[in-house]
Amino acid sequence: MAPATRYASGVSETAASSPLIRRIAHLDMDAFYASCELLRYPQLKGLPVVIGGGRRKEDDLLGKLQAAYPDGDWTEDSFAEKLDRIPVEFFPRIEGYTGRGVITTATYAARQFGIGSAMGLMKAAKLCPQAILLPVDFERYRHFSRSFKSIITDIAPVMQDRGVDEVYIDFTEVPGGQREGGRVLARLIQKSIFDATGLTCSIGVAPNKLIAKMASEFNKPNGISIVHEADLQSLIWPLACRKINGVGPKADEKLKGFGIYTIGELAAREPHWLVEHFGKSYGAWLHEAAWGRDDRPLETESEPVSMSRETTFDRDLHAVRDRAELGAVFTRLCEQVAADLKRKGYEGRTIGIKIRYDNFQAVTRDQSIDGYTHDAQRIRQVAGQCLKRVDLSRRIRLLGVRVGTLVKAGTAPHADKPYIAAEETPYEQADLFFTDD
DNA sequence: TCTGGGGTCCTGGGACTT
DNA sequence: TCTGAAGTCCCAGGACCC
Repeated sequence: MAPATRYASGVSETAASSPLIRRIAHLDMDAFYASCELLRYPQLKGLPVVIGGGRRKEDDLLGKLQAAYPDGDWTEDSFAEKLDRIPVEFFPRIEGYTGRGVITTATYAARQFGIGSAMGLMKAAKLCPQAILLPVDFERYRHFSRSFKSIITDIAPVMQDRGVDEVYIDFTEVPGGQREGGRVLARLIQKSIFDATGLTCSIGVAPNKLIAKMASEFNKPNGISIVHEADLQSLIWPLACRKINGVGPKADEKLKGFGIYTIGELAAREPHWLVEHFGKSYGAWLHEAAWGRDDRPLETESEPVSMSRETTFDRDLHAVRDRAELGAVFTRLCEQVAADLKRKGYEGRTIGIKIRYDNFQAVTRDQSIDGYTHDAQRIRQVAGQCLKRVDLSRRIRLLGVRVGTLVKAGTAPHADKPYIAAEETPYEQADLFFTDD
């Protein structure tokens, strides 16, 4: 008999004698942003809380506390340690919110009022005016994200990052990864994350990423779901097509138009019929997805393709009448993208802009240049040329700047040619906001 | 009541090259 | 020199994701 081996994970296992079965886990943190907030404001547990929106300086908690308790000890230094003692009534309510923000996430208590992600804050204010509104704190969420991912890779090193709050993990060759279909290892990871951070997560384990992703939603929150190949018809086929990662609202509507509501109904369609109606690539993929087939490997390393910054204005702006404001924002966006590129060590050669008009129609323009850059001025120059190719007589809701075709800084040959501006278009834009005067 | 920000990937058309 | 086919690159837009 092979000797038992004890691993760093704490799971002991005898040397495997049967062939390994591919086991892929999808781990999804439960209400991640909201949970991170509740860790520092435990007094808000059970209350409707929404996270989102932008600036609300008038609701600055520290300022309010200092005003209410002028003799208290609410100094900036001691503030961070006393967050859990801030009385609930001091937290800003969503009532009367005016602005364009949307909700990033909401606690389960808030969801009971019909509030959900991506909903406009003004609508949420009507549904549940007493809800507490917290601004997003990405730095904090990134901190917890790094923590839980490092716990996972200590146990199971083959992990694919899939955003701030979810990952894929290859259980196949990890000790415990085969036991009970992966449940033993999933339980260990769940417990390790909770012990270290106080956060819960849900895990689905399946033969591939596609099914694992669906499985992680079966038992939320704090659940584990195990799906085997043989479970396809009983567990996957009854689900709505929209549950497939890659079927969005548009494809779902189209499928419904053909009377296809469930994954099982999708699986029943002939591949050639799907190709005929959804295109060669997407149609073929729909067929494979419905049959639970997905052999994509985990991608443990990835390079960014583009970096961008964009902003939505409090009110729609006009290129001529709001020239100064737009010009300043445009410059700032270019500087921010340049700073992002430098900080992360990249340069790009495709520079572009994005505009959303007041009717929500979006247009993009981009231009590739000789050589690579992360210089704010150069980005602004080229992005300015792109702006000349769009209609600037209409009011603008959003402005964005993007740099793509990235390479690691210092690895690309730089063109020594001086920058030459493209020819002016006939459109008379001399007085518009992006001109370099 | 409209609908954020930061991404990836795919498709299709047009220009260009061979 | 002209024409057409095929391949590639660039660009714009759209769908989708977290």
